[in-house]
Amino acid sequence: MATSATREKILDVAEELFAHQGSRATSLRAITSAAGVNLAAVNYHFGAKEVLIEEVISRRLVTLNGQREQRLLEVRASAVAAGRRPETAEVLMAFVEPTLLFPQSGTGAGNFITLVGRAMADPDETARRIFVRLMQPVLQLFAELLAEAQPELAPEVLYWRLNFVIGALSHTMRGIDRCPLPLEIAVAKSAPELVRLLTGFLSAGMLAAP
Amino acid sequence: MATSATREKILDVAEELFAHQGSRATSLRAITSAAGVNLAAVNYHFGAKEVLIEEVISRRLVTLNGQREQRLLEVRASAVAAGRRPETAEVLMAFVEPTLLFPQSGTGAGNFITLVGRAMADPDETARRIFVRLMQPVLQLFAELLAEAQPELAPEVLYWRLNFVIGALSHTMRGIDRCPLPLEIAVAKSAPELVRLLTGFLSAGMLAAP
DNA sequence: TATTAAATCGAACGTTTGTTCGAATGGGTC
DNA sequence: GACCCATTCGAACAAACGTTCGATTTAATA
Repeated sequence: MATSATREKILDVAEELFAHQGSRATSLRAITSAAGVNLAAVNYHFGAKEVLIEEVISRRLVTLNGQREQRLLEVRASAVAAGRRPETAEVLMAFVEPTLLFPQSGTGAGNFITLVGRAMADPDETARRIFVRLMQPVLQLFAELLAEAQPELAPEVLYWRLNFVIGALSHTMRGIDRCPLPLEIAVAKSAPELVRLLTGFLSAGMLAAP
Repeated sequence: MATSATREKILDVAEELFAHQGSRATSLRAITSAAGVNLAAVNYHFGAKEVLIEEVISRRLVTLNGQREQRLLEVRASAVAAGRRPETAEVLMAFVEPTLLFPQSGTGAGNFITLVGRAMADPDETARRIFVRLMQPVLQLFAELLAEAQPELAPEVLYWRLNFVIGALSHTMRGIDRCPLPLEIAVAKSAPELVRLLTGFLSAGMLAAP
């Protein structure tokens, strides 16, 4: 019962529409008509629109955060095994790479990354509350590892640099399917190339003299 | 006629509510009741909600972009006068400093910075279309000066690094009144200190080996 | 085939939304 | 004091929203 064809179709269509118009601007009628199901199906399968939003986010975010956590713990483990500190570059890579490569993990996964990139800046409490709650643990681990990589960095400097990292990453996530800035020099890049560009940029920023 | 007390009050209240809930989630009734004016006053003074949104954004953004453009042109002029290339750090400073110090320019200016930081990530076409149109010229100049500072950088690398800069800056703008990430190490910083932290981070990122 | 529970459907509910309109109000000018 | 134009006001409009409900269909079980 947890998985029905109608239920899955609603989730897929909602994910796509939420990604491109936001959850608030997307009506249940737009979702159900695009999915070819009855309007009442949403409330039958989910109970309320807010629950649907939560399920769209958590459905894939749990997987993504699992990948990020595993990569981060691997970085920590190999550093401990070698009796050294984790390197800033590999910590960043462990968080960024699963994120930007996630769109290749399946149909609709690209929409999800756009959606998450926007949830971080969403003024709507509904979406952001759900999102923050799911992100908190892995974000905490990410912050800890960055601190272990640069123990000499003052906590407040680390905090703000972490914000700059999250800002650059989320902006990249939002524009992963279309160029985020409308400039003449706009050029699309492959996902692996983007990973290299972004982690290089962020590593240099994190390692800058404070 | 261009400035009436009612008109200004509507703009101020709308700016505050838009900043904290988004323009789409803010109803005209919420604005007019908070402003203590009649509901019909909005359509009398602005014609439509979309025009009000546009006016809220453009009212201060024209000023802010003027400051940014002046600073950028000064950087270029002094570089030309000295027969050298502009430095990446001073180009970044010319764009970032007016932005993050703008909240001190008057009552409500802080709300505006939050608002603009969100407009950049807004899925709603209305707000983003207005915003992009107003930002395009100064963004173009910003990109040109960064290219002049690092002529050896490949255009596509420059483009994406510019996106990372905009992402980090807009995320900082969104969280300027409250800590953006809910972490234990969260610490507030004064605006000038934030400017120094951000430009230091971004300079290192821009100057990283490609 | 008869029974039963899950699933789908059409239709309506009450709110809230942006917008419109004619009447009422307000000073400033002849 | 009479007139006038800008402004304000109360009231209503149609449309769109999330949600609810009873009837109907579907599919599996006995």
